[in-house]
Amino acid sequence: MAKAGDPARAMTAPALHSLDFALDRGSPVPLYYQLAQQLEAAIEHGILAPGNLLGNEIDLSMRLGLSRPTVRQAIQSLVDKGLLVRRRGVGTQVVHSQVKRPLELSSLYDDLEAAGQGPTTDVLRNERESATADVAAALGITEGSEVVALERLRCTHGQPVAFLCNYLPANILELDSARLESTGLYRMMRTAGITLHSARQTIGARSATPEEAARLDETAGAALLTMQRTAYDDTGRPVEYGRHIYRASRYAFDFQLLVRP
Amino acid sequence: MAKAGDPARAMTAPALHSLDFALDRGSPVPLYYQLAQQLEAAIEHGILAPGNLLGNEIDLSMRLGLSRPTVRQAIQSLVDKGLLVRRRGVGTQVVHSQVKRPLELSSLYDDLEAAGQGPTTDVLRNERESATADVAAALGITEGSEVVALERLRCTHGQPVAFLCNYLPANILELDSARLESTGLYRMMRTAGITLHSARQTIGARSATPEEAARLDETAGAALLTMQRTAYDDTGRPVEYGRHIYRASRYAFDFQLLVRP
DNA sequence: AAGTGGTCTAGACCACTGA
DNA sequence: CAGTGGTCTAGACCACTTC
Repeated sequence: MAKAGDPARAMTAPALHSLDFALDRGSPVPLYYQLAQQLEAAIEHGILAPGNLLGNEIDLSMRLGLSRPTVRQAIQSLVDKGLLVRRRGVGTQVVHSQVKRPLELSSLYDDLEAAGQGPTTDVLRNERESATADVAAALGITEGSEVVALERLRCTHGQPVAFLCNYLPANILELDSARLESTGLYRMMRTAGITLHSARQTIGARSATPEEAARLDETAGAALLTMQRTAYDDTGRPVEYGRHIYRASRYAFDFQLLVRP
Repeated sequence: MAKAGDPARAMTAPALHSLDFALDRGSPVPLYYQLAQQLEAAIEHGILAPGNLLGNEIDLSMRLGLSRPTVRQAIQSLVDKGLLVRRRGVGTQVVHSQVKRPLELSSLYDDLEAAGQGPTTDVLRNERESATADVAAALGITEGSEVVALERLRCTHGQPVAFLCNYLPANILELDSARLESTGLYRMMRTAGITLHSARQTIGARSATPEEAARLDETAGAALLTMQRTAYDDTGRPVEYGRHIYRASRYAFDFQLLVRP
């Protein structure tokens, strides 16, 4: 019954005692954040292996010359990221599996760029119009208000991947077509000081109409992924509504979920 | 330019001053949690309207007879849920848009039940087998290890919605087919003391093969939504791997994302 | 019984925002 | 400038887990 090495027995990380955390009290970076970053790096580099116990918070705080709440704040941020698990009466240990992305409001442009696919964009349309009923409802504005309507075709390796149709409240952002072609919409919004905070998404599928097929270089009836998304800024105001269609043969959504305790 | 009521000016919630928060120090429920629940209820009932400022933390803590860190902990939990926004130098205010589900590891069964669709399940297969290479890789076990293979057909209103194929490490859970038909897999796991913590998902689409079409009462070539998911428990160990296909005409994924600051 | 994280307190100083 | 949240401290007691 006993297995080699008795992997069920969690050991306090031996490396932790000799790990030198360099905390700079003169830095504007908060102490708990400095500690969290260095713990995260230690986990990522395998210095703290999955299953390792972190050692109790009191010792750790004394050793680091920090108060316990500060150490707890650092640990808590990594628990929120899914890297550590706390167990009362047991200790804090490194999670067993590799966590990749904690979950993001994914930008197609960034996704493709991260995958080394060198995305390109054609802006097919970029003009102001009156909001139709469905767009107005999604953006929480009155029907007929002015919005910016955007239609883009995103490609990689010269092949279409997605057709993106977006609506933004007018005056929220200056949308230069040339810039839109060289970067993503979300990146432009960030640069303009709009910080995205949350989004409501619906992901579905359907068969391509002949028009859609022609646009995406697919055959009519091919399976398409569809996404509708309303994005909100940090005050909860809708700032963007999008209807996207993706060639299912060339794209899929990939993400990590964390369950709140 | 000025609009009626000047909605850009955030007011401290007038109701807050007369709101009586009932804190029970004898309760085993933490004080910060009691406060968070009552704040959330006040927001949900519109007593705290979107845009309302919460009043500063010092006053609030004195008024409630709590320390400031405790009040902060309550507020922070609602910020994490996306209900409140903090702004340094300004205050804490209620988010403008309605947040629905903060984001969950969605269970199809629960989703359908919540939608009042009265889901039913046919267990088509429930037996142990040796893990194939792809299943073993997804579950982080060695190829050939024993796993439980599960195939289920989920219906609403007598119509198929999804075909669910799942694999679990053997001995993790007793999977009674009768019980599986009357509830969801995730609910059974929770009952067995397995707390799901995170999951890695891929959502895509493709056209139905003739076999799939027959199984789901679709026509061959119809668009299907596909999902692959590996779920991890709170120590980060993989506990379930699933390959699901959904009739796109009857189901779509719907969820809320929060961006971490 | 010993050790762990969970909660809570009563202060303090700082950085940022807005008028 | 006054007011806000952001950070930090040095303690305390409790509930839970394990042995």
